[in-house]
Amino acid sequence: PRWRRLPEERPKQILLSAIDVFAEHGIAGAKLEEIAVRAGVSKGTIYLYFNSKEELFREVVRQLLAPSIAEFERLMADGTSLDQVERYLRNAWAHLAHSRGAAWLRLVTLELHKYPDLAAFYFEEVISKSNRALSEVLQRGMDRGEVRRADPAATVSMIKSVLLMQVMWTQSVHPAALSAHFSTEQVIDQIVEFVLQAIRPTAPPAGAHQVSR
Amino acid sequence: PRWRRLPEERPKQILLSAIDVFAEHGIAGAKLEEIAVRAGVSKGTIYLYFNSKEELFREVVRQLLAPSIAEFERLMADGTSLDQVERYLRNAWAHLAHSRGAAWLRLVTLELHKYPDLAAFYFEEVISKSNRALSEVLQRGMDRGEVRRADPAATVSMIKSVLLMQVMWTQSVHPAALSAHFSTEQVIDQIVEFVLQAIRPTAPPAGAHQVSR
Amino acid sequence: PRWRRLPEERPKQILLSAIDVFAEHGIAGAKLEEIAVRAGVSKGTIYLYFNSKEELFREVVRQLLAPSIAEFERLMADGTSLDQVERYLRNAWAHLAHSRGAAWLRLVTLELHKYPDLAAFYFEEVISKSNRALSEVLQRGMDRGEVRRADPAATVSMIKSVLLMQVMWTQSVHPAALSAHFSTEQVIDQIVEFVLQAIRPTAPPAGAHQVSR
Amino acid sequence: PRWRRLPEERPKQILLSAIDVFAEHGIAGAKLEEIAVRAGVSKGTIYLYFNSKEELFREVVRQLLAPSIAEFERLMADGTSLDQVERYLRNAWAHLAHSRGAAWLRLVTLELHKYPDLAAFYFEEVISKSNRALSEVLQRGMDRGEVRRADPAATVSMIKSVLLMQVMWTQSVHPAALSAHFSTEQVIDQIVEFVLQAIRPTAPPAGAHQVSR
DNA sequence: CATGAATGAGGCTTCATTCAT
DNA sequence: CATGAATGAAGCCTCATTCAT
Repeated sequence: PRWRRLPEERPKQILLSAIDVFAEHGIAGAKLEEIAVRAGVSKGTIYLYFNSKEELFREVVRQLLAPSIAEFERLMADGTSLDQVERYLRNAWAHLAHSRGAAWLRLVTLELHKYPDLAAFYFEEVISKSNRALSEVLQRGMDRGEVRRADPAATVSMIKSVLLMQVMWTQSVHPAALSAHFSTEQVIDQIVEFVLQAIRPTAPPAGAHQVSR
Repeated sequence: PRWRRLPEERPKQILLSAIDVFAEHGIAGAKLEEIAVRAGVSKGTIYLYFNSKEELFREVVRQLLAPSIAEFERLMADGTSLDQVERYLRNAWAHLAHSRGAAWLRLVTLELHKYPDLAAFYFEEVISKSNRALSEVLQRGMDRGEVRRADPAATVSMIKSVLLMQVMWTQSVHPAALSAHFSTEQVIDQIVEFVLQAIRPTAPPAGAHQVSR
Repeated sequence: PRWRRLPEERPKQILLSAIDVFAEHGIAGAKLEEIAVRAGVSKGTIYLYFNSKEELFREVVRQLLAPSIAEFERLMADGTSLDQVERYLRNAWAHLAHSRGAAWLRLVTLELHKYPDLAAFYFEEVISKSNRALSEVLQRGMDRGEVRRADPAATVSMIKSVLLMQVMWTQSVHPAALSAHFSTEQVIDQIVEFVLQAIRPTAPPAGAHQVSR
Repeated sequence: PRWRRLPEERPKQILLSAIDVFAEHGIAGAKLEEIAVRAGVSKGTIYLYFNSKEELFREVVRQLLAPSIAEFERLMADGTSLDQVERYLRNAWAHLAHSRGAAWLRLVTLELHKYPDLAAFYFEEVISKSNRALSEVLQRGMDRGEVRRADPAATVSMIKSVLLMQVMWTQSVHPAALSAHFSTEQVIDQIVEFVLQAIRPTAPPAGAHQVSR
């Protein structure tokens, strides 16, 4: 049979293979032929659903990346702030460790700036929402003395640096490379340890916490 | 011979404009025409020194990136380990803050994996050397009780994550984005603070070495 | 079989919208999609009745253009030859002024020569019949002294030149163009006047036949 | 030798082959490959001088058609108005009979309307100038009694209809077609005779002229 | 050495045609 | 019968590469 009718599925198949190919080769380097083959369709079929390569990229961002991220931002429920941060990190890691985490990171980090309107959309709709949520957690932690005082926005930026760079390195960089021989589980443990240490108060705050030692 | 007349000026000009254009558009998206114009030569001239676009990219990595990095890795002379790490961070930041820091980071992150031999060369010659040096500093710091005990390789990876991601965000991402409104000086101060906190021993180093968890 | 279900409505609708689209964009520029939409059917339906785009064009010529022209060629009944010519002009004008006159003129003028067999068919079946009829009228007029002596075939060609070019200009050329500000009625009056003057004997027909120059 | 340096010649070669191919196939049907081959260059070369197929068509109109026509509009020097008109007709015919006369007529008649700005340019710069000149000749002829009274603009339109349609038929239509078996010289004689008869005064103007009989 | 006109392979895109539903 | 999703050949266009000057 030449094709089966999956009218609702087709565009999604294409988007999914597109994100991979875009991530692997960049926008200019991606070939529609390859996207088509991976999606199990022919070149022409892509144009039934997307007007152009650029349009396809835009929809990848709009339909795949944005929702994907919104997903792991509602999770820092309760417990101390440190618990919440840890939960955020582990959750995000799990989410990104699944397929395509490094893929979209590469896309966003490396190609998005060529499309200012998309970049604006992405940063407003996705990044700043996420940052705000995490900032508030940190701010509350500082107010309660659970988190070392520092600019919350800056701290969020540092935390995300560690998390995202590790995702990229762990998933996609030349295997013989950097943090070499750690398993995925080890890496997230190391991230959590590093980040929590970084935001923990320096001296035991007067009374309560830090007694554990 | 891969290129002729190395000691002269022309090839260097071409390499310098090449790194910019490669960084801005990726390898596939970079146009030799643009590289030529920025270098102030004609398209044909590039082929007097480099056999092909890929060859040009290889030489960018070999001649520009590698030496550039070697440069800021010999610097953590003396003082406590924390001092050395801080000096490393500030030095690297200054170095990368100069023109092409984010540029080569993008290149390395996005495109290098397509050239396994180059990637191997790069990671062995450049990255692992640097990592080894920093690891030793941390190891010594742990031995002296100045640095919290943890896997040194993993810690190096974390430290570099923060540093490099901040370089990319600060220099090249959509301005209205992430760590928004901080000056370059503020950002490196925040990085230093974050990293030093993360690697500092939990207990004030005043007393004995910390008992491993 | 070239087409099925001729007597039904569908194929006729398709042909009618086809002539418009062909006329507007030429054969190469015409899109089956547009023809289908204008005919209120789907692309696939066209192939139930016509084997290909070229076949469709052939049927347009065969079924629409040819009969259309045959129609206004039986009309120069009686009266003087000049009367007959005038009636021919006015009748043809009225016929062509209707929707698709300029359309088929464009088609015939622009594209027909690419299909020699069609062109031959068209010229033999349609044009030369019409020409012969008009020639005979002129010939009779000359014999009766109502029409200036000249080669009838050539004269027919001149007459049709005026008529057809005016149809095209009036109906389809850029409005701000040539014979600018005349109404359809004015234009046919001008055509009639011009043509009748051109074929009228030089001397008033009152006296004897004009001596050939 | 792969190519010779005729930097000033190249664009003109391309334009000349373009007008032929455009005229033969229409804009949509014209293939750049064919234009290139006829111009003796490769596909890519066209893009050194023209940004796109449409741009190429625009330059054909701007650089070839417009000047070409301006050329045969300065010629109706002196003599009676009828002489002037005859000279205009013969001159235009000679000009158009040379290469590409029917070609540009097809283009103008059939494709120009798709580019309103071009059409406006063409009609203002080329057509209306020409029409005005001819109108003045006719007007003067009417004032002197050499030309039958009628709207000059309308008359110009009629005259051009005959001329241009005959050019198209003579040069390009299926040979076995219309005015069949006349030579080029015969056709222009027939045109002149037809047109002059059409614009000659009906009755001998009071005194002078028309004595010849 | 340097140039840049010329080339043509290769990618994006369109659209006539097919065919499972 | 009718549909319209799918196909892929073919055309436009780009740009790395070549080479006469």
